[in-house]
Amino acid sequence: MAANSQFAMAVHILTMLAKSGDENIKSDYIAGSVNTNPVVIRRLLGQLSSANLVTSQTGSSGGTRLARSAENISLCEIYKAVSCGEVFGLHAKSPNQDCPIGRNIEAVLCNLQKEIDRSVGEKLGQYTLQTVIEMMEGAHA
Amino acid sequence: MAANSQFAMAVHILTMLAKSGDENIKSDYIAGSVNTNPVVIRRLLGQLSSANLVTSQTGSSGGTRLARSAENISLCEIYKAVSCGEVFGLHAKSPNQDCPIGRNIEAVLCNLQKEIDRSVGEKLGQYTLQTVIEMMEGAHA
DNA sequence: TCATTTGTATCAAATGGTGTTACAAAGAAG
DNA sequence: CTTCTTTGTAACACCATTTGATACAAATGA
Repeated sequence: MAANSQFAMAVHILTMLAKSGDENIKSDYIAGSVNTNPVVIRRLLGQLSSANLVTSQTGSSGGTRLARSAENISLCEIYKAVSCGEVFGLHAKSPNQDCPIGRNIEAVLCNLQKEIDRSVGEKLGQYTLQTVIEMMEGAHA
Repeated sequence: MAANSQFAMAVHILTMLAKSGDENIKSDYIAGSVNTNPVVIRRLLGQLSSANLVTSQTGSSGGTRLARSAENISLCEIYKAVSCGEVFGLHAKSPNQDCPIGRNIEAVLCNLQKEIDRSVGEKLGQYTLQTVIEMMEGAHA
């Protein structure tokens, strides 16, 4: 599994937007901080926009800003907006249905997967974007 | 992230071994139930053996069996044995250190990552291989 | 009208999981 | 001691996914 860094980049992006208030921030500028290509940023912003976390405008004074205050954006929402989803994957190929274990293990693992994912969502839901900003500043900027 | 199915396969394998008691089970046989190549199974068994969850023997009556009873193998141990590890990845390329956010976001995300991973481990630790077997049989075999 | 910026399509490179063949080493059985 | 069986690994190809990059149409403001 290629270590997918979309959640990390999304939090980074949203933190920048939160600290910029009502200003429109350009993907080029964000890309400079995240240290990647502006298109990578715009792709992520597209997902965050679909999740109603940001709003964007085209044009000369365009850019992106938060759609809500940082206190009202939970890390769980960010996670769901960009992921990816599951903590662990199920069988790639369906197991042998002639084997009693092969026939029944999938359902058990599927339920377990749902429970773990739900638990991760709950844990992430305990934090907001504002929490992240406070943690950053607490650690001394 | 390519849905990595190693944990699912590992649980499948260990469930088979648990149901086989003190018998040596061959990778060929397991592969038939998981519906994959024996080498894929042996690779996973290698990881499970390093984690002291199974023991293997070469030779004509060789194979693999559990190193402990199913009650004493937690899903957390299995997860750690085969993974993969993190629920979400950190930045692929280090962010721009000249930016106050780029300079500080990594540490915050790293701590958050550790906490989420710990929480997943805790949740998985509530289950044992025996629990999985009971869930399978409870759902009617 | 023109410059700027987003939104997307498209492509290349790198990475990682999976499946496969091949074979050395260990061990049992005769 | 020889032979057969099985594990443990190396090596390779294939495929999917992530990341980075170029290109360009559409929207927007000056």
